[in-house]
Amino acid sequence: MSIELTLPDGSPLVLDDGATGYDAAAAIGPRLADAAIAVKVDGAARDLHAALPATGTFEVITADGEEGRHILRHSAAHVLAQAVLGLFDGATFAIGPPIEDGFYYDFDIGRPFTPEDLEAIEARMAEIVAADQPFEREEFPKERALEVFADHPFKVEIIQSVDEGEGAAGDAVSAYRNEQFIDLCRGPHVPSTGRLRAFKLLRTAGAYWRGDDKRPQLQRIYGTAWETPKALADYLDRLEEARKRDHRKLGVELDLFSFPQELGSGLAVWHPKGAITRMIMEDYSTRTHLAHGYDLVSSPHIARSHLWQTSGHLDFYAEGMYPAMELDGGDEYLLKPMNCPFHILIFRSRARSYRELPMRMFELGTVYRYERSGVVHGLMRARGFTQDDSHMFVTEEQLAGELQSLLDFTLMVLRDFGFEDFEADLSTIPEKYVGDPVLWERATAYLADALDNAGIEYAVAEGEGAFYGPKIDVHIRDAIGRRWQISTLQVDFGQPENFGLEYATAQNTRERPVMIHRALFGSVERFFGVLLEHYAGALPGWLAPVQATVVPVADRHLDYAREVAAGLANRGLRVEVDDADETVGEKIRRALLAKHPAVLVVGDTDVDEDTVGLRLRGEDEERGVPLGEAAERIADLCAAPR
RNA sequence: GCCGGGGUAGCUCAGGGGUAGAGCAGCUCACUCGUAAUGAGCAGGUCAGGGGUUCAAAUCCCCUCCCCGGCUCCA
Repeated sequence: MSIELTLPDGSPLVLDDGATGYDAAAAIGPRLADAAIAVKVDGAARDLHAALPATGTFEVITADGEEGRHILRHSAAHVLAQAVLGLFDGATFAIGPPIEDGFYYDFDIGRPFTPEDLEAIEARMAEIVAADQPFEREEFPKERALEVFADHPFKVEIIQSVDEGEGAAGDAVSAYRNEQFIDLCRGPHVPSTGRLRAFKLLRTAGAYWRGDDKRPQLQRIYGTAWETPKALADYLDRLEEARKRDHRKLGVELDLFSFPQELGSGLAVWHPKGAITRMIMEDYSTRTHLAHGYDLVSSPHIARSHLWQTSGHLDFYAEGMYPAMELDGGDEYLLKPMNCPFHILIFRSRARSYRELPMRMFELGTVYRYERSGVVHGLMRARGFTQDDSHMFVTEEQLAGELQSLLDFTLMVLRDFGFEDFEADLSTIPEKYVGDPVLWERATAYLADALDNAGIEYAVAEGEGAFYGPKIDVHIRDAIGRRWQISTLQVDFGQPENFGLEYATAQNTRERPVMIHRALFGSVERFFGVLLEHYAGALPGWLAPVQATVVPVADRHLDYAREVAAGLANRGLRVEVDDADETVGEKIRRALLAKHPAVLVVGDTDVDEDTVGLRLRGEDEERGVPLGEAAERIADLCAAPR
């Protein structure tokens, strides 16, 4: 008997019976065997030193790919648990999966971990890695597993719930052992702890068992692990880069906005430099919507509870709303968490005809949501924010075409702000839903078509739709590879029902329109924050609060500097003259730190010859540039996309 | 909301029972300068807020607010 495997390139590989994945890798090449940490047969990952089946497609997993890192991190999580159980008497452990860029493990040691604990744990982990302990797979029946893990109630709970793929075949569960330490695990793992060449513990946090806030809170340790020390260092650099780009930090440094404690959590004030950019974004948004067939509407910030009752918000969203204010002898008013009910009332303000559809209403509507105190995060998650909110009312026949044009419009706008890399989630019908399932299915197919036509990669999130309709969430990737959920496109079969909306058809019958919600920036504040982080504060010229700084070399050049600035301002550019009592070097430094796209230096020769010294963002300085040419080039640099 | 860590000058941070500190920023003066920090001087504080312990609290204790990292949440 022999083993016959098929390699990824289709070629066969024949091995003696009993050969392991490692043998197979070695047969392909010694370098590959060294790099291998696990193998894949017929798509299923297996331990490197497990015996191979008789046939199958064969692939080697190395540590420098996503799957390899996944295994590496999972193994690192085991070593973390081994260290913690060894160091803390009575410690019990729960789950420890790999996650994006790292891993975590949840423990209960009867108290929180301290930073000193973390150092000790990391040191113990290093010892375990240095000892190069093998990971040994064991399989036993559930009953035996319950005995082995009798002291660890969370493990017992996991064993009792194992049946879908967590363990090995049938009634058996698998576990991995290194020395005294044993952990329940599906595997695979790296062959031995010595393969964990680069790891680091990052932080601790409280985490509920099984993510349920009614259940015990465990202490979680987060760590990261990489295939080489270099890859680890690169990752730590990326974290540092993200810290430098933090919009909350840039907001202070560039004097854009602040969150005064007196206002309360999650509420920002916009300083002049931030407000001007925000105004440009909002102005762009309004212009662009108007140019694409939307009608501008406007609505108040509060409404009677009756409205929120009809819309269903008081039933489904009450905990996200600020408490009611009692006015006018008993009438309750609530701050709006969403704009849709108002737009619906505009639709319903008179009889509508099919001739008016699709109706597209657009509003920069400021909403207030009572976010739980622990989730507020700068501009990204605030309690008051402005949505670029649209609601479309369409016939069923118009739905497909409307969804396509909405998605295309969305992508056009995101591209105007410099984003090119999109991914989407398509959320489908959940268990509890309203409306006609046939219509659901049709709408979901339209959304998928729209994504296909736009060439956007998407993942289907089965059952993740809201109860009132399927939706698309559009994500962007920023300059350092982070994914942000930005736009949503949401079909709504519920609200037209709640409000009894209808329109007159060509046959003079009455039909119910379908409603579509769409926020494009999502929230102006949040999108601003994402832009700031994406551009690390150096906003594109058209969005920059100050587009050019004019620096006079000496006081006698101040008049000329002001002339130059006035000329630029006449072209619609935002210009400052730095007349501070400082050296040229310092004034340039200040302009560069403030991320101004253009710096103009003017001295004696410039006054004589109507020129400037020009330094555009990312370029070297240039002397003696004629004033007109400089203005032209700055205007180009700062031109709005439309 | 929950777990943990924090809040000292505009910013970054030191000080941890005995009169509040530094650097940067700010202001004043001098310098008049050609591409990333000119020099000197001055001013700046209810140590987040409130209560308590103490002869004495920025420092120790309690409550509240706000921030940070997670969890949960984000119909």
